[in-house]
Amino acid sequence: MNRNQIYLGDCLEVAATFPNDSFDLIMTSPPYADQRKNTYGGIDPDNYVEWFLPRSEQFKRILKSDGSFILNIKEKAVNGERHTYVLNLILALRQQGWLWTEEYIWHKRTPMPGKWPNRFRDSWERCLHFTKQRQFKMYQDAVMVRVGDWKDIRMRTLGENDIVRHESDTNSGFGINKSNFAGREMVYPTNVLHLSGETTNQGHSAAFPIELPAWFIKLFTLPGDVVLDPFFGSGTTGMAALAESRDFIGIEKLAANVRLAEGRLSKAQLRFSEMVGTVGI
Amino acid sequence: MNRNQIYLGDCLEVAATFPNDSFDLIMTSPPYADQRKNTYGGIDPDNYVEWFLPRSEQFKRILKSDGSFILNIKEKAVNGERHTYVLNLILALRQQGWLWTEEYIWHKRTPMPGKWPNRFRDSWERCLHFTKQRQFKMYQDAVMVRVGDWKDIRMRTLGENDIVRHESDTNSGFGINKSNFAGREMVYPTNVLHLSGETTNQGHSAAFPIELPAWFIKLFTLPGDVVLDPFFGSGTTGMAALAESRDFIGIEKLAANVRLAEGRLSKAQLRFSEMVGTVGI
DNA sequence: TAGCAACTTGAATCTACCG
DNA sequence: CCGGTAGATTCAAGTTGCT
Repeated sequence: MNRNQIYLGDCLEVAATFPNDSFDLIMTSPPYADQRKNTYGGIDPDNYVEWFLPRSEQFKRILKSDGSFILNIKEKAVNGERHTYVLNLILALRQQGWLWTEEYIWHKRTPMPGKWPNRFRDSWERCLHFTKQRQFKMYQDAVMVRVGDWKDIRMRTLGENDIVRHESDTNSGFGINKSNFAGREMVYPTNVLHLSGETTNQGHSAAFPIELPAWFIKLFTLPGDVVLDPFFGSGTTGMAALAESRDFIGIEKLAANVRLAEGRLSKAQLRFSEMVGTVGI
Repeated sequence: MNRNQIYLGDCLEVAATFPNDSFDLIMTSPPYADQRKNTYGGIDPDNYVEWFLPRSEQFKRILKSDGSFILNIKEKAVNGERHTYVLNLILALRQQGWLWTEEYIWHKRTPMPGKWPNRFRDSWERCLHFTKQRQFKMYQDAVMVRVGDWKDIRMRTLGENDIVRHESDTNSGFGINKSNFAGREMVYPTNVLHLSGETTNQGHSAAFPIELPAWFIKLFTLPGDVVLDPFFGSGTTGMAALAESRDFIGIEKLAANVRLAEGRLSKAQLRFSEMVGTVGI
């Protein structure tokens, strides 16, 4: 098992080759249930839990006992109703021995368009936080945000039902110089994350914006720790890990995605090497 | 059964006296599960579903077939874990014949203070939307919001304790002509509501801001329709109904709350009568 | 070069229609 | 009648290109 490497294959089989207690954080966005079988990894909603459980069994084995497992997921609407497979998955994971420690909300600022007679556009997803034990590593100071400084507060496209506070330069820049914020008041965030969805950047699209894994990586790991994403996709979790000076390991089923991710990550590693100077990563 | 009246008693028994298909909307925030029995209606989390189901059976009977049932609820953390009684309640309500049509998120901007080693402050609650059939009344135009009108942004809502992270601080104006306030546009909201969590009333627990029931009342009823809140508390749902020219019916177990609500509502009715002029409500 | 305007595209979901 | 696909709807960012 090598750090900063992507393994090609189904995470059910690849993860089985990893030793126990290897990872500080497992952060992933599995393929969402989809009735259309032709898409990437489309799993029928009715079989989703059954498909997921053997994989999460491996995750539990290879996660350190004080590590965290973050699962970004959202149920689809089927026949006019929200499907219950995510609820059933939470219950099943507890049966498997996981603790359902918290449910964070990712509020997406750019949901998919559309209009229907029975619902509005869906602009939030669950980030379920599971742990193996009640006490686990959590570095709350690493994600504190600045308050005040009204000059920097930017608000756009706000309506009375969708009032959102925008705080500039809280954390967007990687390698930000925190000493610039000396004297500013820092407070802890809540369990609602307000991130814009990442749009297509030069052709490839990511399931979530890099800020999402970056936030949990900062919250639950220290520099040098190892983050696993067993559904690596285009490698956004790996990008975030490198940006935060953590190591990553990715597992991805589709060779095309592995090549895509390797391309993104090698460029990123080069960039960070240059930033640090002569010291490689 | 009289409109704009509060019934004293447990909704299990009071609702049983109401005729079928009487309400256009049932909007309520039931007593949350609580291990401490001394507070208002404290129900043990492990018995919550069993306690709720006979009541929701009545709700289903007295709700019109094209009506909606909005349940504002959030699970507590017990022994370091989120309790699963809300998940189990959703599953049980579906078993009872309800359709779980949508889950709205109420993002509270002023969550309860506090700090714990394993979680952040909880700043969101579920607003579960249940219906009796796939097709139901929904007046989306009634809750449209303006965009691009910076003048209407209410800065007073910004509080020091409310931190919303916003990553994309590119301030490019995506096609909006900021100098042209005349051409403001109305768009539909999403399924995330941003409302202040402050309660203007005192001396009781478990209250939501009036904007929360008002939003769902506008969305799912027309003026003159009837809204039921079977856990009336201090009567915020009734206040919202009156403000939106709907009728309400409240059921409340505690006599003190009934008196409190009657006081608030009679004053409100007077005020609205004056606003409308000589026409009473 | 800054600023605007036009264009493009999403982890969507419903209804209608076909075989 | 069931299952699958096509079409319509919708808006915030990023991208491109022009002045």
